Order: sequence, then structure tokens, then C-alpha cells
Amino acid sequence: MSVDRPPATMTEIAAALGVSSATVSNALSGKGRVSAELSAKIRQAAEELGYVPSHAARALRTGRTGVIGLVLPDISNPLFPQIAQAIEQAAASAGFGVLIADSRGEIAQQTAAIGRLIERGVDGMIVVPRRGSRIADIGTPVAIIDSPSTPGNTVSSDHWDGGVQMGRHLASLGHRKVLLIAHSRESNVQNDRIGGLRAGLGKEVCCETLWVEDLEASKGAGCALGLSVRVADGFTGFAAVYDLLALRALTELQRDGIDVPLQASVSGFDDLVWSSVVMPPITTLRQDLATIAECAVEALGHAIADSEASAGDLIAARPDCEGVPMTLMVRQSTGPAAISVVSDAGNAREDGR
Amino acid sequence: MSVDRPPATMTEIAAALGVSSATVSNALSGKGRVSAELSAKIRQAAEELGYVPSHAARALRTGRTGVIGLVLPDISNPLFPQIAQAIEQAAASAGFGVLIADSRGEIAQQTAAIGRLIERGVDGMIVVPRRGSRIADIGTPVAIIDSPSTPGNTVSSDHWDGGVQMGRHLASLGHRKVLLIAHSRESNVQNDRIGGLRAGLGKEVCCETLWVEDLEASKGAGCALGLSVRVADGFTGFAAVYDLLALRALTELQRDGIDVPLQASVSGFDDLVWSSVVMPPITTLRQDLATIAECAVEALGHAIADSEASAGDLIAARPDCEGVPMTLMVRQSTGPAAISVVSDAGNAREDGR
DNA sequence: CTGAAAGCGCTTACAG
DNA sequence: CTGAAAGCGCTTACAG
Repeated sequence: MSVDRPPATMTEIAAALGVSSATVSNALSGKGRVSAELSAKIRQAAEELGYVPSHAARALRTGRTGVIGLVLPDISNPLFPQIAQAIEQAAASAGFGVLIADSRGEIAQQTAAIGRLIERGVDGMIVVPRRGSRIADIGTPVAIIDSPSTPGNTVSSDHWDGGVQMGRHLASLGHRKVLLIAHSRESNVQNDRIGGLRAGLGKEVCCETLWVEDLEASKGAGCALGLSVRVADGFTGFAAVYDLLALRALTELQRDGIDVPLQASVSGFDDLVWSSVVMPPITTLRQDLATIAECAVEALGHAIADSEASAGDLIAARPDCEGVPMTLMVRQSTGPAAISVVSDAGNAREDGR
Repeated sequence: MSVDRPPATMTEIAAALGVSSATVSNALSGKGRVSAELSAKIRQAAEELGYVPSHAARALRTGRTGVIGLVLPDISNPLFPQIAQAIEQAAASAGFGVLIADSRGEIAQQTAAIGRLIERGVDGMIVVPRRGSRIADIGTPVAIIDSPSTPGNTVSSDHWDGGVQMGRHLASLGHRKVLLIAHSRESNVQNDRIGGLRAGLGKEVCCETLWVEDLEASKGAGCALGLSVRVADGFTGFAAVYDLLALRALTELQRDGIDVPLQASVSGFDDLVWSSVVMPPITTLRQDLATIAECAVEALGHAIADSEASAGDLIAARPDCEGVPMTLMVRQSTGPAAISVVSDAGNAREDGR
């Protein structure tokens, strides 16, 4: 029905019914003020005539566009598809459109991208900050998705607790020497996960953190992690702070002829698509991105509604949004710790740490 | 400068300069019609007063929003971040904003998502269609990124030629028995790649295609590909049709104790982030997404400009956009073919084909 | 409960 | 080359 006809306007509905456009507006926006009967009649006419609201006119009149910006400063982040999907979903239910802004990871581009969003009149924006970066106060409501330890954070997974879950899992499997693999010391998320892992592993377990950025600084990107030496040193658990690192660890171990999980367990974070596709599938933690997205959008919605005047503030989150739980996905890459035959000599050491 | 002051409007500039807003509009839009001096003065005033154009007003007046939609029906597609980034970049340079629409891969949701975009008044949209799906004629210009063999396709990589490149690479390495690994027979992209691979490998090379969807139909998702049996059968090359499949192949081979590339070579398509991070890094083909995005945005831009009236058509592409070349990234996962010791008995066969 | 009127900020014929 | 005027479609006080 009414597929081809050009979309009707309120004015046309008003004319067709012999009422004023103000009344049509009131009826359609459901703000009361119109008798039930007239209201019904107007709705029906709108339906029949194929009324499509003009967002442009609404925006011009109200000063609100009904669009929010999504800023992913580090788009190479492989979690991006899921995040974008979750945000889009949540935003759509809340009646918002989502304008994307990318910045190729560079700070200047990030600023430019944010500027473009503002110029387009977004009502607010959701930012997943580049690790270590702070969001300057722009004159628009902003919700931030990061780690609970980030100041000004609005929503996030409970990365620490995720670490605890994984740490306990590994400890319960009997691992007593675990290598934590992280990339960047600046990342709040990574630090939270590391902290949680150590806590979950407990005092019994000897663990050490390998910061890949250090390795890369001395040996260049894409260098080997030197994991087989660690196995020889008695490490049986390798807990990476995100799946890509876990994948790197897994394939390096396998290439060196080490059986996972028989000789070494490997775990990650985030449950990216490949985690379950790899052989063996990787034990990891899944973020509840749907909830995260809902919280972010909801918080933003409130901020937009509230701060007509006092715009530009970071947003206070609902308490239950500050640490959304992660779910442990136990898969074949983790198993009981091998009997640890500790070789006494570190003779084969080949990596810098 | 002028950071805090609320953005000025054309009317304010006009008032400040004692000219009409029409003249300000003409000067700022650079459509001539205004003397050079006055124009310069207006530009300067705009700068000083912190003029920010109102997209809403412009949209209301012109009927164009300056926003295009990006529809990724299969957002789980791990290429999404790169595509989104490239499109956003190209769109920004062309003065468009990008509204995202996701549909969780379901056709109903896809329709809904497209509807939302239309209701928001996008001037056109770029669609990466779900494999096998056709885009119905909506009343809006649409550019499609798929394979050149898709009817109505606008832009795409030359997947066939990519296959040829990879096929030649493998053949030149001495591989004479190659397993092609694809997922879905419905996918034009995958079919193109397979066709190219066969052509590039040439008549000398014996090759067979493993359709993973068949395997999954009988054994369930996530089942083993049964690759080690193939190695025993004399296969030395495993050419997957996208990186995720290559990763699956690589890890399965490694888990079964087969050395890559010494005993078997593995290759993929798309150069996703993990391809170079895995051990050994995977030989693959990189798409020139920047060019693809530019072509798509350009084509869409023309269509939007042209078809004020005749909207709703699919777009005729620039000829050089129909097969954007891919770049072969040779990495460690492919190497000279092992001396093929063909075991005569298929005794260990464990997979269905 | 309903309507007349103004106005959001811009662009576009049309005069001058 | 410049300006006055109308209008894009809506919402919002304000009257009635």
C-alpha cells in the first residue's frame, strides 16, 4: 500500500481532513491535547496517505537531529563490527540514527572526524577511545565505552572480573606457571584484565606478564613471542589479553610443534569470530555488547534530554552499567596442566625479557 | 578562536555586514553572482563569527541531506571495519556523512534497516549485499559492492584476477595437487575467486573444491575440515577463498602436526588483520578498499546529482571500477611444494566428500 | 480540545 | 551584482 506515491506531509493530511497542521502534529506526536476520535482519524489518514515524517524539518524546528555519532578512533579494532552492530541496534530502538566517524587511529583525524559529526548536528556521541587517549570536552553529550578505571567512563564490561574468571579457570585446571600476554601498558582495559587474571590465578600461581610492545620495540612488529622457550621453562598456561594475541600465541606454539592444549593452554578475551573457528577453538570471554550498547545509548539519551542547556558534560552511568559481566567460553584450547617438567637451564632463551 | 560562542547563522552574518542573507548564501556557496570583494568580506565575517552551516535547514530547503547509508547485511563480515573506514573516508571527502545500517544477516531486518535509512532521508546508499541476495528497487540511488558477475554491481575487486594471481603463485611454487576451500556456492565473490584460482593454477594442476557448507550440513558447524587426510593424499596446496577459512585450515593442519609451509602451503583472500599476525603469516590478496570506496561514493554522487527525478536506479559504474585489482601479499604460509609422496590408499579418510 | 501564526536557517527564482 | 520574498515541513507557545 502507498508504495509509489510520494510521501505525504502533515500539511497534506491536515488539508485532507480539514483540520490544522498543528492538530495533526499533536495527534501524531501523541502528546495528548487532541480528542481520541480526531486523533484516531488522523492516524488513519496518515497511514493511508503514506505519511513519512521529515527529519530535516523536525531537526530545523527542534534543534535536534535524532542522530548520534559513533567514534571508533581505532577502527582496526576487530571488535568494531560487533560494537557497531550493537550500537546501531540499540540506537534504532531508541529512535536514533548512527553516523560513523573513523580516524585511522590518528589523533588529528579523530578531532576532524568528531568535528564533522558536530557539524552534522549530532545530538551526542558514543566514543570508544583510543587506548590512553582522553576525550576533550566538546560541546556535546558524550558517552564513553572503555574500562571502569577510565576517568569519565560511562559504560564498560567488567574486564577485571573477566580476568578473575579466566584466572580461576586456569588455576582450577592445575596451571601453576602462567604467562600473561598483553600488548600495551597504556591501555586501561588491558591493565584491568591483567589485574583480574593475577587475582584470579591466586598466590599459588607463578605468573609473569609479557608486554608485546616491549618486544616489538626491540625486535620489530610481527616478531616471534618466544613462547616455546617459555614452555621449556615450565609455563603451561598462556593467557592473552585479547583474542588476536591469543591467536598469535596459539599458532606460534603449534608451529613449534607444541600441542595445545596437551602441552600448553591458551586463552583470550572478546570471543571474536575466529576464536571458535581455529583449531583448537580458543577459550575466551565474551562481552555483553548488547547491554553495553543499550547502556551507552540510554545514558546518552538522558544526557541529551537533560542537558539542553548544560551540554558538553560526560555522563554519569547507571551503576549496573559500570561493570557489565563477561561470560567465560570454555573451549578446547585450555585443558589440564601438563606435568611440568621444568628444565633447569634457560639455555635456549632467545627473547629479550 | 570562536570556540564557545554559539555558531553564527547566515542571517547574523548578513546583519553584521548589512547585506542580505541571499547574498551571504551566494557568496558562501561560491556560485559566483557576488562581487569578489563582497564575497571575500563575507567569507571573512563567516570565519570570524564562527559560522557553521545548518545541515537541517539546507536539507529542508533542498531536499537533500548530504548523508548516505551504508548497509552491511552481513555485519559479521570481518572485512567490515576496513570497508566502513574506507567508505567513511571517501564519503567525508565528497561531503557526505555516513549513516550505518545493520541487519544481523536476516532479510527482514535488512529491509527494516534500509527503511530506517530512507526515512532519515539519505540521499542514497551503498550496499554490500548478503551473499546471494538481490537488492530490491527502493526509491533511492544505490551503489552495490559485490562481484563483477553480480547483475547491477557497481564496484568491486577483480576477484577472478585475484584468484588467477594466487593460482599462478601456487603453481610456480611447484604445487600440483591443490585443494580449493570455499564456503558457499551461492556467493558470487567466492565463485569468482574459485574460477580464477582454477584458471591460474592451469591444466597441469589437479585441483578439487571443498565446499564447507556441504561439510557443515552433514557434520555441523565448526567441524574439522579433514585436511591431514588430504595431505596424506598428496595435496600440498590449500587455497582458501577468504582468510577466515585459511586460518581454519592453517590451525587444523598445525594441530595435526603438519608443518606449514614445509609440508603444505596455505593461502587466503582479503588480508585481514590476523593474516599477518599468525605464525606463519598467511599469503593472501589485499583488496584496494580505498579505491572501491571512492568509486562507490563517486558513482553514488553522480546518481544523486543526475537522477533528481529518475531516482531509484542502480548505478552504472565507471568501467575501471568494475574490476579493481587486488594485490598479492606473499608471506610465509606458502612455499615450495613438498616432494609429494602420494600414499596409494585413502584408508585414513574421515571426511564426507 | 482546536487553530492561526510565527519561525527554525537556508536556497532559489525573480526583480531591480 | 544585490535584495526582497517565498517556502521547505515541522513544532510550539498562545489564543480561542
